[in-house]
Amino acid sequence: MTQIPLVPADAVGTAEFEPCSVTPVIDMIFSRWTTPILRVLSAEGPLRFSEIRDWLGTVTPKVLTQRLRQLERDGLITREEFGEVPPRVEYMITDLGLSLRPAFDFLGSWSDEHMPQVEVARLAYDGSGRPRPA
Amino acid sequence: MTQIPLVPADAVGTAEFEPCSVTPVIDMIFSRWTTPILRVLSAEGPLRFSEIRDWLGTVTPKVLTQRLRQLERDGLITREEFGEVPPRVEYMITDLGLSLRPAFDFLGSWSDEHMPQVEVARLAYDGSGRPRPA
DNA sequence: CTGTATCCCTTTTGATACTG
DNA sequence: CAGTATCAAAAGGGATACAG
Repeated sequence: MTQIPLVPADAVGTAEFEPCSVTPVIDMIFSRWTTPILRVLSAEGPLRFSEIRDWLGTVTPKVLTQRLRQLERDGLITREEFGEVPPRVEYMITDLGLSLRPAFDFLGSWSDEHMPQVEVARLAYDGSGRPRPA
Repeated sequence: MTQIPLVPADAVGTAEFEPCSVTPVIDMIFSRWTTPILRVLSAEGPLRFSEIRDWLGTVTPKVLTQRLRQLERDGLITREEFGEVPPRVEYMITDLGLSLRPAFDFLGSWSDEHMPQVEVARLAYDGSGRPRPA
């Protein structure tokens, strides 16, 4: 196995390593529904509330509103309200939101390439007598 | 979290989108503590239970055990038990686990580069009169 | 159409004490 | 040292109804 150090060898174990540095961004973009929202807005362009809901399928309006608000507050999407009747609101990805796409693309590729291996590992583990994770 | 389709229910088979394949891998590697565990094992090499706990700081033994079991079952880390007294157990990243490092590295870089912009967006939003996300 | 407001349940996480 | 067991707390979501 190839061991790739994150920090210079002389700094290993000297408290230079901060294992939680990615946690804030993980909390921001990997809560439920956020990734699909960002991906569909990246791929489809501006969408209305009901269009996003239809793309996601089973999300409830309360949760969808929560997620859209958070993404808007974080500057990852914009919300534009048109003064029409019936009301029309369009959500659009920002440049900041678009800058996350390499992460989603990598994870998508990784999934295609490696999830079968994960499935094999799970089957092997489950047949090994090791305790099931809670 | 379950798999979230990225295809409207009435457009299955006709859309150019595939199912949201990133959701399972997100569930796997972005639950609490898992990313720091993978990162510290990538950076520091094999570590004992108590060493990982010390790196993470505030994790409780119950939760740490859960996470280590899940990562082991998914094939991202290995667990080696030495028949010694007092007991010694070492956890080590696998090649499969190591293959996720580009994702963590990207998110770390993205955090360094863009989180200040997120902070600015949050302040602007909070001063704009828009409703606070729940 | 675009959300809000409630209620409630499940899952997740933590605190603490204990064992081989 | 390396975990388990038990209890409690909290957060995250979902179902449903309703409002502007």
